[in-house]
Amino acid sequence: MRSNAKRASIKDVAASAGVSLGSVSRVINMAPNVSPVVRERVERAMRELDYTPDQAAQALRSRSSRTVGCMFTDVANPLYARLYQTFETKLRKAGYMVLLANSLNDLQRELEILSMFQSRRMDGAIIAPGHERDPLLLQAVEKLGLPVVVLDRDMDVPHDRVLFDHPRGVKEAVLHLAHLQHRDVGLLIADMPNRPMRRRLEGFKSGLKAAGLTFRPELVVRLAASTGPAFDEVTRLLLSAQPPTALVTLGTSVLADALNAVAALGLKTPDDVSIVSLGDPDFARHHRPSITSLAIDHEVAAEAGVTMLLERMRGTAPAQPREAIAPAHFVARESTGLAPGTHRRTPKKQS
Amino acid sequence: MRSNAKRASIKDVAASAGVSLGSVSRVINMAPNVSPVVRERVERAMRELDYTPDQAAQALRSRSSRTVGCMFTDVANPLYARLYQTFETKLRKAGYMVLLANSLNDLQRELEILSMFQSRRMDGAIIAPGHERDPLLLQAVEKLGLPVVVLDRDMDVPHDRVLFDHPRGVKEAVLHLAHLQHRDVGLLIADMPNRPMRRRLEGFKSGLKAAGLTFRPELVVRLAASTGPAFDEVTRLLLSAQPPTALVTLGTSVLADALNAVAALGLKTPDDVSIVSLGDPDFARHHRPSITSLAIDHEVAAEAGVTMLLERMRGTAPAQPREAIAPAHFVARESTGLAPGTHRRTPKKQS
DNA sequence: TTGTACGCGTTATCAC
DNA sequence: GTGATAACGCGTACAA
Repeated sequence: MRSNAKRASIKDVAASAGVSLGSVSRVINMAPNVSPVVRERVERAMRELDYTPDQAAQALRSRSSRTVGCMFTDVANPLYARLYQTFETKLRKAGYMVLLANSLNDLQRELEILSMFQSRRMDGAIIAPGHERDPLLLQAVEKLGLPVVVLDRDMDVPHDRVLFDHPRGVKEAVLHLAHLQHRDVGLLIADMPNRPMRRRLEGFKSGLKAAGLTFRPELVVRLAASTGPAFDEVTRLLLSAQPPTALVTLGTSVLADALNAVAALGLKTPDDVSIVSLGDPDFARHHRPSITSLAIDHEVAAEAGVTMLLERMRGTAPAQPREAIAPAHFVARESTGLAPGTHRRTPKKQS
Repeated sequence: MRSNAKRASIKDVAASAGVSLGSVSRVINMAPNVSPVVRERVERAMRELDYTPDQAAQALRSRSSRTVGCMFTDVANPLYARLYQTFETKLRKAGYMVLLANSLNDLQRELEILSMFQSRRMDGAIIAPGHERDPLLLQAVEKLGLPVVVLDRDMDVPHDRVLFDHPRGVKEAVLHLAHLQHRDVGLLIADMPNRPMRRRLEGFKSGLKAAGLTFRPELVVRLAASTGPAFDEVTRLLLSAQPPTALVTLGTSVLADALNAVAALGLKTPDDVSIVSLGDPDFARHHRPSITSLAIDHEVAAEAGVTMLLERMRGTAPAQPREAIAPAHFVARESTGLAPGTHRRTPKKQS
């Protein structure tokens, strides 16, 4: 139902309160130099007319929309949904609203979104583009002309960034497995040229190295999509000549596929195959067995991102781009155990 | 990095192209009456100056922000994340951006958000407030003064709505269980006075009735939160004097708790306890056993919602509020089976 | 302390 | 077809 009467403007309020436009404006913007009596009358008039300042006019005049743009590839990703929620809550407290755009990993769409951010006079943006290496995207981000925080992307642009500590996290996971005597560890990631995947692989390799294990490329599976089917791939991996005794895998649906594939082969977790999840989906805690996982600290990530963005928007940040690292917390649960065979052996104590 | 040079305005474009403001505006808005030569010159000037129309000015002048506001209680709810994604994609095609606000089920916040939608000249809104029964909220929604689509809420406001077919869905689930000879069915929902919970209970009762079973109030557990811990409640239920042989439960984390509780008691699904999930989380398909679920058709829901909103925004909708029903698809999987004991009995064929 | 007037970047209504 | 010009609603110097 549309309101029948036209919206009240600042002019109406002024008339109704018997003061000038300027005074009303001063009340709205909480200017110090306004007498209590005028303020009172204006506030009453605003209430009576149910007045709300027109944001478009304010934005035009003050060149600020009090809005932050958020570009993710996909909010359906639980981690990003959580992050968004925290972003929005914190930014709201600071008086901003948030525009959320899902790029669905489509380059054209990402460019459009960035252009929208610009024409809509966003005061700032938080972005995690899919095409972090594309020249067009990089150029668009570079000349965005507004405060930006980049989320877990390796982009050579002069903006603040929040990086998730995949390398250290995955390394820790691999060391955990090595400690449990696993020597052949598989990795299931997505075949996408983005930071999360690159850094996970990096951490994987460095973990192996630190444990004195050799990297076997054939144990790395690169899935077409991070939510894509993985059942066949995992099955193939487990049926290969020298199969892994442990898997480090993307969370949620890939994890589910992996568990399923393991079970379908009549194998048990962790007795036959240990499993570590990258990301800590809801069911990891409750699954039987519960799933050992690596969880990005989204509270820290969101806090750091918003803080940097607010400082930058207020102009209280140093010119130099800054960088924050959000830790990945490794949570050992029941899905990881001693490598098969090793529990029969007596642990070597010396030499 | 902030852009050093000021943004080009329509004035600059006009000057650079050697035409008047009006002509540029006509090109931008694709008015029919503009000569090819002028159009060409304007377009070149726009490209050269990297001109983008100022959305704030457009909004002020045309009284339309080309933006739709979305208010959910929580995007971290996978169903709503999915819905949002579809909303955004479809609305983008129609030239709108979307503002997403999580109310976190906080009344004050919901009121603020609605007020924001108003002052920001949203062209429309899609809302699923937590406080659907609160007079203040209802009043705020009623006098919102813009096209609104209400999502799965029973609110007496003159707006279009999309309702999820919980009653029929849950009824079907109960009938499915009754067909499997279950006579004592438990229900785990949240203790919130909102449509989803009310309608689920309604469907539950009507399912029992249709199956000729008696409703046992003590088998209905109302959890404090829809993501809240349910382990103890489920345990208590299963240890009661006349325990249910089947559970209909909220999805995701409550479902996980339920599975966990069942397993912790040494019971098996579906042999000892059958389970139906309300909502179809990622892991339902892959869990062992896979989980019988009830899934709202989010494609249908989103499509209906956006279509109604667009029509309403374009003014091509009838004055009368409309209503669309999004079906709930029941998917029988492995977590539901014959009630314990019944498989030994020979099914009665006559009389 | 308060009022006035101008301009922010557009769109729309006129004449031409 | 094209070019002036008046709004749109508000912030802000500046004058009072």
